[in-house]
Amino acid sequence: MAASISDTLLAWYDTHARDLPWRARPGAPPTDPYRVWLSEVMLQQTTVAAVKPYFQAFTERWPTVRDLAAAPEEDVMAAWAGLGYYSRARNLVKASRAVAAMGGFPSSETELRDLPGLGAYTAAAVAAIAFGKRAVVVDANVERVVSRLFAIEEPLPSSRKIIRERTDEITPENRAGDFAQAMMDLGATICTSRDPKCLLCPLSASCEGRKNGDPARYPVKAPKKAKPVRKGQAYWITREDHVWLVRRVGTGMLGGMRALPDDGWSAKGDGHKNAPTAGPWRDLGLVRHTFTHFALELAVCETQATSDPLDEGEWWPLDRLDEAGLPTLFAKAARLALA
DNA sequence: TAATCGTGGCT
DNA sequence: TAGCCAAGATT
Repeated sequence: MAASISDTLLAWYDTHARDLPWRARPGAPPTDPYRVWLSEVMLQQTTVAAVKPYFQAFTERWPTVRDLAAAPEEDVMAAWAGLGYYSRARNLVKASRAVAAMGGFPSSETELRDLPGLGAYTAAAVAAIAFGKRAVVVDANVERVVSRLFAIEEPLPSSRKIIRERTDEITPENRAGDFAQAMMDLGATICTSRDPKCLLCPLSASCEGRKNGDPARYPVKAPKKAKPVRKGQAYWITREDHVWLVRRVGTGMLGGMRALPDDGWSAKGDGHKNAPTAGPWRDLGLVRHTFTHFALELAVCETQATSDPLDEGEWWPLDRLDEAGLPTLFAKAARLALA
């Protein structure tokens, strides 16, 4: 009988696993759940290259989940600045405090799933990788690999159910964590979105997509919606080598992050609010920034203030602006102002 | 179910 | 270069 898909893939993983900072060697004892959890949250919709320096900085500054739980939320938000999807940072703080209160991470998938910021993927990944549990781990890599392996014609996202069933069928009882990481490594290095390296693939012999002749057309995807372009204004208000920064409220766009005052632009429409101080204003130029679901043209203007603006905020020293934790949009605006 | 929520790298 | 894409979660 031919070796199973999982046996073949695990054998490949034993010699081809990527060496990543948050990962134990194949077959080695499971690594610290804190590091697994932290890396998995950082890696949500985010590339390995982007995560590495943040993972390094976080684990150096907060070596354990208790250290992170004791940190002021604003410190964590500022440390997350630039990585995107800031609800992850807010949930990271909440989850770390819940875990610290429990005395450590729960080991079951269902209990992990109850922590803020852990959805189906992350709960399964932590249970499998950190605790050695059998769990069905489905991320975008697995979706692509499985769609090709079984030549699934149903388009994403409606194909998720069948993809999950197929993944369940090929997930082994033992080494489910290594299997998950092997699938992700395969997707990241061999079974890539464009130009898959089928000649190097350990699973090519059993790949229905390859037998069909065009594996790259999987996974089939539903067409995407067009992105609207919104216009907004940001205000660079200085006074004696300081700039006026605000903190964005709530759970919406860039929620909880430090920012320049703006005119209330959003995904729904252009900005409309009045400037936070009287002018005179001088135009500094335009910042173009594309979010997931819309593009923004942010005009930046400056003035020198003689008193505090109306909005709540703080005077931030210009020579420590890199410590303010501005999201990339406003970091671009600041760069324009300081150019 | 579908919309919301960032950013940087790649082609 | 303009679009595509990445270890998704939440509502």
